[in-house]
Amino acid sequence: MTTRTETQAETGQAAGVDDLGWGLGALLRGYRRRVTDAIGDFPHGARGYQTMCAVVGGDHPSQLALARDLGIDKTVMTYLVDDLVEAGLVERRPNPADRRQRQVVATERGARAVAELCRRVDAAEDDLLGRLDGDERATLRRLLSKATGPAPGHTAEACALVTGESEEAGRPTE
Amino acid sequence: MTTRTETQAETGQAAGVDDLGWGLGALLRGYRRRVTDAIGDFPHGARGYQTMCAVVGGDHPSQLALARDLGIDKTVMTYLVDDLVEAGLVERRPNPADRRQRQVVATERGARAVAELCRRVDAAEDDLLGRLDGDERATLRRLLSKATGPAPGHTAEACALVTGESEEAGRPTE
DNA sequence: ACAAGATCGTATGCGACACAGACGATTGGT
DNA sequence: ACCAATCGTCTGTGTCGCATACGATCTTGT
Repeated sequence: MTTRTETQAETGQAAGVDDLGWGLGALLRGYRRRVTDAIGDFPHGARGYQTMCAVVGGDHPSQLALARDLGIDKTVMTYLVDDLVEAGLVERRPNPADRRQRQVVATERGARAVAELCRRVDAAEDDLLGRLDGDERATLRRLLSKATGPAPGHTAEACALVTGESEEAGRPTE
Repeated sequence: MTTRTETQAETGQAAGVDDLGWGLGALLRGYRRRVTDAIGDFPHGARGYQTMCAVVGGDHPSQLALARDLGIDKTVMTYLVDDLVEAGLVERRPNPADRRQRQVVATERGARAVAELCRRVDAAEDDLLGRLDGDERATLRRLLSKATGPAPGHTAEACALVTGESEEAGRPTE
């Protein structure tokens, strides 16, 4: 109920546009704005948070796999990871299986930061979907997941995984 | 059935991220790519098409209203409209009610172009939602519309409006 | 074993875009 | 008639996607 009117103000009322593209864009704009406000001065804003989520939640063998998963350019991923390393949130370690690849793993501090931000982002998502009831929110998430393809992994799951056993996130390989 | 595997290839399979933001981003990326491919060398790509849809479908009294509706910066809207004018697709006319505002109206040629592109974009959307059946697609559109707020106006409606009476789109005020 | 091609990470340049700030033109309130 | 606010435009800055290039490394063919 906090910022429910912002979506309407932001989108205006005359939306005689292509509804799928417009709806996706409008909802994503609202999402990014809320998440940006929620996480404060995290290294690269919403992108940095999403990257950290992917690092913690999924096992990506290389920076390139990470970039492709998030739809980020690989040249951007380079300095994005640079800044995350500088902030002490992740570490770059050469993949022993293929020394061309650099595996990105979260540090203890990074895992804790994600777990903390996860809660705020969940609240931001609830605010974003304020016009939908519980069933509708679940349906929307399910349809998005189905439309984009098989998406094994969840923020909620990654969150619980991190909060439950944070020391495992620090040493994934050995 | 044409490019159904692209979504999966683009998104990878390990999607252990924040599912709402990731799903919205992934779907919007697929949408933009397909629409960009579908419309060819339209002045500003998908943005130009969406702007034209808003010009034809909704009545926006000023460039600023147009920009806010689409989530575009007003300084970008300036040269975006410049290029649409140069391409002969729209006209800028001072709003008689408030001469600070410039009303953007579609030309005959612009209205026809939108009607033509509308069909291709519809096909692109169907391709994007290839994993969902008819009911699910309708539900997704409905939930998006409800979540973003009151969205009076549709591409389909604007399309029909344009194709049905294209000469009215050329002279909306008088 | 060696050469040729492919892949990954990084660096560089270019174009598009969001954002902030400023300015002239115009409007509305006092 | 003065003054604050709004709209459109211009300029500058920072971020990002995209293409290109290069070294390091892996893979494949011979």
